[in-house]
Amino acid sequence: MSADETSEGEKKLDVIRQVVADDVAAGKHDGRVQTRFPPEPNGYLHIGHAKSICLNFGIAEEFGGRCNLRFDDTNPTKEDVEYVDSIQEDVRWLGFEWDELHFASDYFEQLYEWACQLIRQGDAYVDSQSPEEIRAQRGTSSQPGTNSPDRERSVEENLDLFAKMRAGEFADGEHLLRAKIDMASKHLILRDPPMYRIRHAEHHRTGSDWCIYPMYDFAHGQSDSLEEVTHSICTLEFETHKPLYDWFIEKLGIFPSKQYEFARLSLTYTVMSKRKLLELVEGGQVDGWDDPRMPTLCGLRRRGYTREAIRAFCDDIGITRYNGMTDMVVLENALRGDLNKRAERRMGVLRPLKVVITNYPEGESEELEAVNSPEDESAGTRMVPFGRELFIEQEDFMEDAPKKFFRLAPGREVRLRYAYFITCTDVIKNDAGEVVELLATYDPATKGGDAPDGRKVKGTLHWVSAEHAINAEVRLYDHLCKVEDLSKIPDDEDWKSHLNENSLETLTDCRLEPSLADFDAGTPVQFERLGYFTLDANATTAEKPVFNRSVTLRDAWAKMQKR
RNA sequence: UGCCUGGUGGUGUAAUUGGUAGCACGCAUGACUCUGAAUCAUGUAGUCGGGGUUCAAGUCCCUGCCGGGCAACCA
Repeated sequence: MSADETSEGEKKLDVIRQVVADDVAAGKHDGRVQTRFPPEPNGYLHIGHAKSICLNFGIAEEFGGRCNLRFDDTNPTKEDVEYVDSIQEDVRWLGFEWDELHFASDYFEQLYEWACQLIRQGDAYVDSQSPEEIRAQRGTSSQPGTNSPDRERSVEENLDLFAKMRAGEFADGEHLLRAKIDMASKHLILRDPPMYRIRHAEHHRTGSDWCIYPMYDFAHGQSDSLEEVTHSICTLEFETHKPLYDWFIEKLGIFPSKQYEFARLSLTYTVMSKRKLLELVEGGQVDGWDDPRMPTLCGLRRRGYTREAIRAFCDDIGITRYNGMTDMVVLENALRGDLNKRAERRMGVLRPLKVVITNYPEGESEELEAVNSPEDESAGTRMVPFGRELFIEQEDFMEDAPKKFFRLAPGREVRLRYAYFITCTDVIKNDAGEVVELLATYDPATKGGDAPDGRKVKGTLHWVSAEHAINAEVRLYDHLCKVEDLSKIPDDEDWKSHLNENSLETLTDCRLEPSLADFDAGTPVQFERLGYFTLDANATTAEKPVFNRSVTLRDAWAKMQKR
């Protein structure tokens, strides 16, 4: 039973779903539920958007409603088709399909007419002051603003000016259409907020059709209303916009969409703001939006995250109005949970250490049977080649091993998984005193991994046959940032100085069992004892496969060592 | 010093709307184990403070404290 279920298995309702359920029960909008996911196409979607996607599409599903995908494309200077394409791909990848696809830019004509309506009603006016003058008149949180000298322009003059703004007769910034509300309002947002600005810029969809563009506040709620969105769900920082959201809808007399807010996702050790992510991409600190260290959906996908894991994670963290910080391990555990059930097991050695089995006949080899998944018998078994020369993991050997070290050490016996028990007899070092090779003997009677005499070993190691192994590159990842909470970094400090310079470790001399040679990108695999991996289709070449480690396995030994 | 909003174990959350503070993750211990994984069992720790109403307060009232957001011609 999960935390958000009752003993009857019924879903507990979060703050937003509770409102929806109440509205449906009360017969509001005849019980109709319409939501929307409204990204601005100015960047790639990240795990925080996944939370919103799961919420909006999830609610529609659960309440028999509909959910649209709408691009909030009202700022042409920041937006691009590259982003609208990737956003659609990512939403679909998560497993959701929108009922209708819309663009705020499709509403530009309607929005323009509505702006004219407000002018005619005396609820909007053209301000011809400079941005600086307007800012100076806004007042502060404790002091009221002052009225613009243009505030009492006649309807005719406003209409004329606004038409000329549209017609392109003015330069950027020369005029501004503002809502006429109250310069003394306690809600700063209501101090005659801007509705339309002049921007002679090429829009990725409308081209040069427009040189005036509506502001968020005069586009978002109106778009919601046009789509008859019943529940307009957004994050908490839009809370202060709600009075304005309602004001426009009321003045226009259009469909009464309502806004509800929830807390955005913050994850430890990473960045979530599109601005900062863009900075990393442009600054070359990462390989692109889909760098496996990025919290973007494409990055997580390339890292090996599954949609199931991401959706389970979103389910897990819940929806509240509390701005918390979610530990990255919650995300990682969601992945482990999903992959443990589905990923087949293979053996691969990341940092090879050669072992020669001195009593194994030279020039010979054999095949041993290994199970593909302990969690799923139907996954069957495969044959793994074994020979006289093997590779094991460097960290699985210790010359002066403490008692708690269950792995290989001089004189100690361990099991090679699915193969034989071996005992280390000699250690070969180079001039620098580093261990470069191990000599060992094997017990033929333990073939398959069990001793007929019932003798036990504490450790079981993964291994590959030197002769048969394939070479591979493996990339290991760590947190993007060294600090847990990036928002705690003072503004005068460069947040990028807190980036983890060791977030990527590339291992170029890894040896994998031969069955990994033609592995599908997108199919998760567990390298036993090391973690879950996925083939990186972008980086893999004909000569050399490249695997990304998605996440490590839980590691009690590593924890013990830390103490 | 304005407005909006929030505060439940370390973290994320739940509490039938006033009635036994529960779940998950983490952590610890143990069982099992051919992955120091998985699984299972046990344990760990919490209602921001102070008043008040009440038979009964995480929940209602007052007050204090702390946090987040808002003063872009961004979204």
